[in-house]
Amino acid sequence: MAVPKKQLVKNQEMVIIGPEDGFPVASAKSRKAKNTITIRDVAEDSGFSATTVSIVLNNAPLARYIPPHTKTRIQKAAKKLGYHPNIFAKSLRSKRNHTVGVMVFDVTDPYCTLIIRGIENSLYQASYLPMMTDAHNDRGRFERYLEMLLERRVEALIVLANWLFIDINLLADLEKSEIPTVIIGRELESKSISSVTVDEEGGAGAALAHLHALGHRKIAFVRGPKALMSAKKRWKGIQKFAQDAGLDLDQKLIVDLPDQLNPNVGVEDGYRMTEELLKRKKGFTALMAFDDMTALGAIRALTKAGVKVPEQCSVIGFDDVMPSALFVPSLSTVRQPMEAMGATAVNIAMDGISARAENREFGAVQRKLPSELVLRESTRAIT
Amino acid sequence: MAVPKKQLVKNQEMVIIGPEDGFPVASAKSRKAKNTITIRDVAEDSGFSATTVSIVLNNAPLARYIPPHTKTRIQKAAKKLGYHPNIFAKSLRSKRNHTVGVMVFDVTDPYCTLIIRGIENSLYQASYLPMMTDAHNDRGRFERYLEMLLERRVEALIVLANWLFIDINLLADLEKSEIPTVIIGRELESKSISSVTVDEEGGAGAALAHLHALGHRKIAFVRGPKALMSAKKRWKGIQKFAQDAGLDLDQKLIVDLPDQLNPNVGVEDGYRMTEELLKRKKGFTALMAFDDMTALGAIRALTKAGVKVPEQCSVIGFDDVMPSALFVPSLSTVRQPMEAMGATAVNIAMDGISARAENREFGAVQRKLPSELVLRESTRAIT
DNA sequence: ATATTATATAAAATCGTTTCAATAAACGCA
DNA sequence: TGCGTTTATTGAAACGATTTTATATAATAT
Repeated sequence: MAVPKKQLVKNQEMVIIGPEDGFPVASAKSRKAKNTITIRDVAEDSGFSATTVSIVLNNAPLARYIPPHTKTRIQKAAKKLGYHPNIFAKSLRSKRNHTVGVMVFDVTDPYCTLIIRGIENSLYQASYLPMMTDAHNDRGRFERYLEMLLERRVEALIVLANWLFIDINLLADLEKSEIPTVIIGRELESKSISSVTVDEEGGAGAALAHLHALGHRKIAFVRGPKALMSAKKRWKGIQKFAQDAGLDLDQKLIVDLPDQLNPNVGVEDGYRMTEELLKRKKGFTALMAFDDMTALGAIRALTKAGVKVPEQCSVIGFDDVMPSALFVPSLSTVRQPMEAMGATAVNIAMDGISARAENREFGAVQRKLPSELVLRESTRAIT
Repeated sequence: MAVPKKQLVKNQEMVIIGPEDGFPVASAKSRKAKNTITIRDVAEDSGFSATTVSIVLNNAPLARYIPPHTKTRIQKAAKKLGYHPNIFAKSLRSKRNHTVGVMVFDVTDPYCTLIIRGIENSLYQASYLPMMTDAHNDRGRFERYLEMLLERRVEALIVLANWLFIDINLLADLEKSEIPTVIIGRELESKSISSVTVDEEGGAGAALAHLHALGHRKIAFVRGPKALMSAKKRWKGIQKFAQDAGLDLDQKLIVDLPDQLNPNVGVEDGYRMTEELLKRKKGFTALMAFDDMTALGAIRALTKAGVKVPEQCSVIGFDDVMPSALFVPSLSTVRQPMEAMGATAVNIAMDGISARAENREFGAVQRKLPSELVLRESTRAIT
């Protein structure tokens, strides 16, 4: 955890590298024509067998019988020669490579960034490394990448299902792969694939409740693309709250984002749909957008139309994507605990890995994390 | 290559293994206690030797002597059994794993996103996969990751030096690793490490020229942290243009961002430094920020102080980071060709890899890409 | 008819580890 | 003294491919 934050390096400076004598680093080169140092080189140099070297260096169970004296001799030799075990050989025996595949549907979607960090961070703690792939929202690419990852025998798979309309075949491909698999952002029914999602229904409900509490009654909605699971979930949460609170949802104030793939035109779409909304001349004092990008587009459209946000119209988004806090006005939104989601996914994956290593059965787990309402400048009590 | 796509397994169910008759699919399971299918299984099944199988499946030179009949037999068998060559065994011989290490100093920095995409995309074209690491701007973490990547024998290293103050030791570590290494975003003098940079001097000059052309003469500057190479470069470009154009750079209108590591407080810092600037009561009609995040902070501060952007003060940034186009007003800036930078880095790395595969010498190359002025709403002619 | 070459396949060596099974010395103790 | 452990170490097998070398037949050339 705690990491050195100081060391404000003086940097640049770049001295010309001089004689640089001394230091045990040198001798690493003097092997006979071969440049790679194997365990046998260490064995020879230390005067013990390869077996013993292996045992010592891996601190295997048998190491308990090896006297400290021998151990240090071997370690010294290894260090002197700059020995690094060949990981291919190692993996060949152990069938493990401490690598997991991370499949993203679109890295440029800001939604991914923090999740990726969450994944990376947890993986790091476990001394695992991610192989990251980006499907560019393209099926074929996704499948090709899946194949590549399986070929490489990654120990687990984490799929970041932002946005893409995952269809059944994709799932089948995933299920066929017999390694622990976790999907982030997409709830599913599979018995063999785990999932980490956020409580979108609750989050959307809370957002609406917030607007309601601020006194808003005429509320417009820019819903997500119909084909998107998230859109359904969020809308359900909205309906539920509306019903409970006796709030009327005016059909005239509801528009849908079109079904298309590119998340980065989210802003454009939000802008257009909001214009559409304004065109209907049905007044509203608050607007709830499918996500932050849409909300941003909405704010633009409103501003352009002379409607001040938040003075004349509150706007709330969903996700709490990185730039949301930076906009003017900063965006009220529903935060998805992205880093936590990444971390959770990794935990599940790791459990799967160790289960399989110990030949235990490991059932898929579906975990749903709570979302969090983040109140900023874009929402305000009705005047 | 081509792998069986059908066999939509009914899975789960996990029947106690009984007679298990019928279907050709079955036999894959009935190996003697072992679940993985090796080349020898394919050999046995097809009635040829492992050697022949290997030759056929890899389409090795010798494959030219093997009759089509045999080939198809083997391919059929491989497909039937769902054979995937064990990549560890493969790499163990060939010493290649089609993997490159990508080291980022901070993924949450929006500057990275498109570069990462550029890297990923080019890598994909070459059938390589990236192992992505994120140093969190921490030295120790960087070094640990470097070690992990080298252990895994990545074939090349691409370092995305966004922001971090790379010091001499870090470079030494990198140089010691004897694999092709490319740094993005940091020019350097090394004879063994390649680099891809953008023409920051020219870009900064062009930005200032733009403001100048709009009629601005009293221009404020929020310079980057002194320790940062980019800051120096950009300032140099500014000085050069100022000199050429006979523009006076008022010391009172120049402030520096503090030397610290976190790029995400860029906005905060920009805000604070701009406040400082305003406090000096020396009027200015345009402000040039070190980067987009700083510019955004500046806009906030100006707006807060009642100075309208761009009506009363133009603001220009640097980088063209993803959200910059989305802000209100959208930000004029100097675009770094990020995807191209990533692609270029990969190309260099690939050249290095093939050079080394063929035992050729490969000198480091330093490539500088042109930047591009992007004019949006935040700059405007003086009234 | 015989030497040569092209075709077709296989046995064995190799890559660098880890692990199993074996051996040998030292130790405890009846 | 002898016998079973414990301690200390090792040779050889295994991991799953590729590559080198070898072998056998068929086709062609001389």
